[in-house]
Amino acid sequence: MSQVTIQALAKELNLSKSTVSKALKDSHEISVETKERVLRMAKLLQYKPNPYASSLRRKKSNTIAVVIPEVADSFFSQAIKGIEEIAQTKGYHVLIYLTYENSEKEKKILEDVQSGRVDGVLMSVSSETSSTEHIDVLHAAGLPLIFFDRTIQKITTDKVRTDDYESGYQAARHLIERGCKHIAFLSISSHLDIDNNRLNGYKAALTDYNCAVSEKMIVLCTNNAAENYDILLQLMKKKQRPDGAIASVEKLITPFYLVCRKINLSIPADVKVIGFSNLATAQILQPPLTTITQPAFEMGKTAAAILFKALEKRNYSWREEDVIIRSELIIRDSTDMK
Amino acid sequence: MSQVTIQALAKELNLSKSTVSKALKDSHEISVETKERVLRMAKLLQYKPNPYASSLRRKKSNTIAVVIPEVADSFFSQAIKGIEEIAQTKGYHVLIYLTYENSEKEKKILEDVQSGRVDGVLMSVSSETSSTEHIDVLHAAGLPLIFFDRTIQKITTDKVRTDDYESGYQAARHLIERGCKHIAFLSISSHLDIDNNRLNGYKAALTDYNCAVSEKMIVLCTNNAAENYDILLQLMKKKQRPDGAIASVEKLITPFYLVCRKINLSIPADVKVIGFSNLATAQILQPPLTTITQPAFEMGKTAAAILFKALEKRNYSWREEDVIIRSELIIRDSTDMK
DNA sequence: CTGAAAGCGCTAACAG
DNA sequence: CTGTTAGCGCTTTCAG
Repeated sequence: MSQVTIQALAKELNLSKSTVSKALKDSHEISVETKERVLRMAKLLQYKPNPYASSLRRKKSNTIAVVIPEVADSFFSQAIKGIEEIAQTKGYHVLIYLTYENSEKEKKILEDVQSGRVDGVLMSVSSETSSTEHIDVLHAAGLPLIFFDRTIQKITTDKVRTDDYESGYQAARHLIERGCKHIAFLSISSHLDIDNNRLNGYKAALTDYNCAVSEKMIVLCTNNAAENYDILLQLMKKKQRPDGAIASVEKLITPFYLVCRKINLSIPADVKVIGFSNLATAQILQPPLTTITQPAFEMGKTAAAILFKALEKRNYSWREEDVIIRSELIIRDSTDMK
Repeated sequence: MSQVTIQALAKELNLSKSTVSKALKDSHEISVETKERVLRMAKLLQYKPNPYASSLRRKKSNTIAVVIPEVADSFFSQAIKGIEEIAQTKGYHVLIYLTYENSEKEKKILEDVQSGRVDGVLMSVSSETSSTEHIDVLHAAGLPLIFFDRTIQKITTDKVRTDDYESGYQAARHLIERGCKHIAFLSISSHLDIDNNRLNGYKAALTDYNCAVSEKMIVLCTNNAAENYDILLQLMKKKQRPDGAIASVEKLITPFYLVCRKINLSIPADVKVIGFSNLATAQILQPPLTTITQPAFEMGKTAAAILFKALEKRNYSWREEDVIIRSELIIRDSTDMK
């Protein structure tokens, strides 16, 4: 707790605290020598302005909230890095909130955040979130809110996302070109636009290339690792098992590989697979994984940049930007011909 | 920004703000029916107490800082999860600061954090940090500080770490038992106690099992991915190349695998490798990686728990705890015989 | 049981 | 160029 207040500093200098305050802010209405005196003394006494007193007065916290489903995922880790990096240069502080894919938690967090604790919010919605009213409320409160990655289309806000539809299309087309006939789409949520967009891209590619779209090939997974393993095991043990698969989310990759190993399916000979993933280890997997790699770091950075731009403006109005940063298909052995 | 203040709420209820304040805190000196009225109206008006006004008055922020070198690493991701989870249950807020392994940044962050912004700090020191004075200062300021994972032995603080010496010993012994004669130790820092402890464990095992300890086998890597690749490539191209390796840090694993592939060294036939790592993908690598797996989530949780316990006490005194949570050797194919 | 008043540390009019 | 004053929204004595 900082003991030395601006009052103490002023007293030491025989100045008023307002003069000291202005001097510390390098105000033009203070003489150069006074500024120097103040700065020197501030350093000497190790004066640290109390941020909350300042926030209270200025009605500005210089803090943002990052609300995400989880952190043990390389996408969000990299996104956080992008956000934190730019926040640091702008002198902002970053509060992290995890929703654990739970809509109730998300709601609570968003309520709390309206207290004035933060100047703005960066968010990637939880997979369980279907209703949007808790977001509308925050929105109505006038708090700048930027969605990144997992956006909600129908809410009017700035968004930073990737080309999910095209990526889904590209992934499916790649598998078709590599000879797959029955391509499974492994999804994590039927609510998330991001998943639906990828799914729609996948369906469009199948249709364009005269492959039947079968509901049986669209597999909804959960947030539970053990359950996912079972779901994938059931899928791959079927007679009519897929010969290609698209994992729409990173955490399905490990169970998918394990299931294939368990039942002696060879990747890519028996089944080819593409993962939406930012894993550094994709290239050293057995076999190396073909990925749709998202620009996670850039997305975090861009979302933060848009937020800070908004915060610097006087009257912020919604939905100024809908930025799309392209993902990249990186072909590796998991989709090799035979 | 919350528009409805406690004043407005009081006016609406024809009560004084002090009564309302007490009622909201469920004070015993307020009648039950008044409490109910207040609570109902608070809900109706969507009253959100301004946290900074409260913090200013109470000199307590209900916020902690987590200061770590990076986040795109599965150890820290999981640790954050552990921290956040318990913070959420305790009603605390979590500020994230990344040092990028840079001692200067770390210093700046710790200075800022003394402003009263947080009630305590959880920290894992940067690999560049050798001097400790910036930590002493924070320490002297009386701000509770808990180290986790990357601790500094000589600083008196609560610590949560893993059994690094034993892990290093165990890793080396395992490689010796699997027939390795020339075991490299891939380190990231010569300052970090954590690295030195692992290194010392490694050395002790070599000595105990009559293997020569050679300085040439102790390889100092950097924080730059490209550089690390080159360093490892040079190492493995030598005539006297190692037939076993211990990666003391997760990020060296991918370059190590890539180098081996590049120069056609087979893992484990030509060289066996163990990684200190929490990677979910360890089991599906080519080949599956033998790991020393740290209890990252538990370490984060424990560190946070100790901090909160400290915050609840009146007069906190240092170095009450030095908790060691054991890591686990998980044997996989990368250290197979032949 | 309720209210009046003071003040946390800072900033921003407004005077001088 | 410097100082006085008021107040951000809340909590906490201390009276009533």
